[in-house]
Amino acid sequence: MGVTIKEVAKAAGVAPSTVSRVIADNPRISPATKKRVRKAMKELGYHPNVNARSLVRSSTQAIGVVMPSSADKALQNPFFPEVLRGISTVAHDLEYSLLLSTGETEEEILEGVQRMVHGNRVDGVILLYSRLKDKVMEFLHEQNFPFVIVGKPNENIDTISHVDNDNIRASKEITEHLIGLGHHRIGFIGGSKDLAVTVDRITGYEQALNQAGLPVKKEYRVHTEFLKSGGRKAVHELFSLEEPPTGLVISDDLMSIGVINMLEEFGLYVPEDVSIVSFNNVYMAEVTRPPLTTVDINIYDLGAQACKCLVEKIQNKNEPAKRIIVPFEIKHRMSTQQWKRETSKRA
Amino acid sequence: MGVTIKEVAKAAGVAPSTVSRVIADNPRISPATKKRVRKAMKELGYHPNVNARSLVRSSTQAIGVVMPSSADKALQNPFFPEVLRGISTVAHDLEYSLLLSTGETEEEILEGVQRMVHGNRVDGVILLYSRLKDKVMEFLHEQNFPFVIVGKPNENIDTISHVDNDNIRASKEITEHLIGLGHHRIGFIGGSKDLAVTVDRITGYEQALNQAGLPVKKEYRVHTEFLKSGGRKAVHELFSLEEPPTGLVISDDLMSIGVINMLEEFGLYVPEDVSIVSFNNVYMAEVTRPPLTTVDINIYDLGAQACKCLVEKIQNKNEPAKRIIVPFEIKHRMSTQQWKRETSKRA
DNA sequence: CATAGAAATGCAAACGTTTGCCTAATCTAA
DNA sequence: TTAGATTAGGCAAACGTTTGCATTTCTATG
Repeated sequence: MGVTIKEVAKAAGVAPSTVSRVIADNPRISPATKKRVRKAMKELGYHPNVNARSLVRSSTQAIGVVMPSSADKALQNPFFPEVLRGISTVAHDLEYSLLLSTGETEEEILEGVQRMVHGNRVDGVILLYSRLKDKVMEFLHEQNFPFVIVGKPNENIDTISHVDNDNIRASKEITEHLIGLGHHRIGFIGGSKDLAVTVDRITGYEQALNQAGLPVKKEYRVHTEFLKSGGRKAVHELFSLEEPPTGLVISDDLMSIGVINMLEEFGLYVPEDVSIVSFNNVYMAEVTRPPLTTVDINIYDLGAQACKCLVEKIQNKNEPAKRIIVPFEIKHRMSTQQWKRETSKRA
Repeated sequence: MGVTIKEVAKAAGVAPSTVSRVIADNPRISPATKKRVRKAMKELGYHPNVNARSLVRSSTQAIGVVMPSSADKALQNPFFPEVLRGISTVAHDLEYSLLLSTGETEEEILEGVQRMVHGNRVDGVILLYSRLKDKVMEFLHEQNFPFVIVGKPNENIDTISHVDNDNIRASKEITEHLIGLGHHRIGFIGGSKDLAVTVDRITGYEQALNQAGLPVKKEYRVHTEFLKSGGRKAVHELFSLEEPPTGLVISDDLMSIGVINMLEEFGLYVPEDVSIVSFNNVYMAEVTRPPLTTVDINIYDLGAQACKCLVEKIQNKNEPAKRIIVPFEIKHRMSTQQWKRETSKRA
């Protein structure tokens, strides 16, 4: 159906190979010929067939992006569009296409990735999550297929390229912020402990506590999937303690929003009754009531760096595994305040 | 690098063509041979090369998904992951891959789509937005390339397949809900008038007003991009009117959240002072304070139907253009209440 | 003027499939 | 028994590129 290289060749009075070299801007072709061929291409409306090219080069110009299970509400976290934006921008610059892969179950996701990899559909893969004992990661690793993780691999950390924040330090600093405001009873609410990001943030949180000589209480730590009911229950328990926390480190802005609402149900207000800080600086964080003090992890850069790193790996098989740390920045807004033992302003 | 069909053929003692036919489960091959070939495939770890296949079949098994400009914060609307989930599910079932395309600018997006189409990367395209005079749509249409729009095309409505809600009716019904609660001064807040969805929802809103004999006031209608400052200004103006609205129809749940917060800044509470209803039933709508009364437009189905429809079109070039209307459902929650002329409970 | 290089271009194989057509073997029915 | 039909499978061309190597055409040098 489309115009082929042969037709262009005929029209320009050259051999197909010459046309091919013109496309590649090969210096062995004289400027005059190039001009002539380019003209013919334009006139005929020629566009190279990527499949043919992929076949002989055995490289598509595409990279696969693997999202977590689409059944997971987490997918609706603005984190994903934002990281995708980062990936997409550099992919576009480097003339790579993006193949998306999701599935309802882990099995489906694996299938999708295998189709991508075995079918030669992509040259490399970006993993947008990192779970403990993840089949997809194992598959990619043992196939020795180029891939990079956004986040932190739970194993083989030195041989798997990944781009991440220094979550330990970020968590430590944001916790210290709370401590600096006079809070002594600080809780932590986070997602699944299977996620590397969760454990790092716990680590930082505990480091800050320890360093300030504050006790690390197990009952101050809550892991919830942020399913509505589960979250409510957890928050309820937390604030039914004899000495409930006055500050909360929360692993995700969206969770914060949920927590704020639950607290309000219990008659507790942010920041008057409890100060909260969280992570990601999702765009909503600025718009909530109150606006959230949160650590901006530079989601866009996470994506951009991952893509750049992957392409380097693709183009040079010997590129060593890298660990790229993108800087974070604490955004101070209205969800925290100095701790003074007094009753709620609104209550 | 990979195992090829020839190696499998040799191993099974048949011709490559036979292997190919086994893959296609062609009835001309005897069960015995099939078994033998399949065994060889498994043993050698054979996976067909999609590029080679695409080349001869001149059909990839891939569909392109075009998102709106990634610069647009709208991309962070949970609408997109959800519609993607719908698409992805049926794509997976039908063994299609998803090629994603975004860009910062409209120009970039168009480029991406052209690369997809001209390079034979995809068999069809799903457009996740529909803007007036959209270049991408025009391109696809004049190329006569299979595509479907999620939403409603502004032109050529009878020749472009699309899947949409009956937004007029939905908007009418939700407005009637407000009217039924005794509200007489009802405003409308929506996005760009270039979007088909916005004009439909306005239409329904005005129909309800007219039918109830209520005046349609121009100053009750606000179009805002929901950029923080712009939105604030608009809301401020709306409620500085001599007779400010007591009810609001808002075109998107996320906007509602913004509006609620702005109102609160002005000392107005939802639903005590003003009732609001909106659209989409994004998962956050249930978690906000108050939970939103909103029309559930079945985003998942929108995506699923679009994908199904596209594949039908791909597999049968003569398939006529379709218009698929997915049903909506009003979710009654806490953001509205009976209108009684009294002051805010909280104020 | 002959000729060695260099520069520019062409030839043809290769990439891994699919598929129209052909052939050999087997079967069916008269 | 045999002609014709049916079945099972093979052959080779085709899809649209890229690329190593061969060939032609210059240019400049001795």
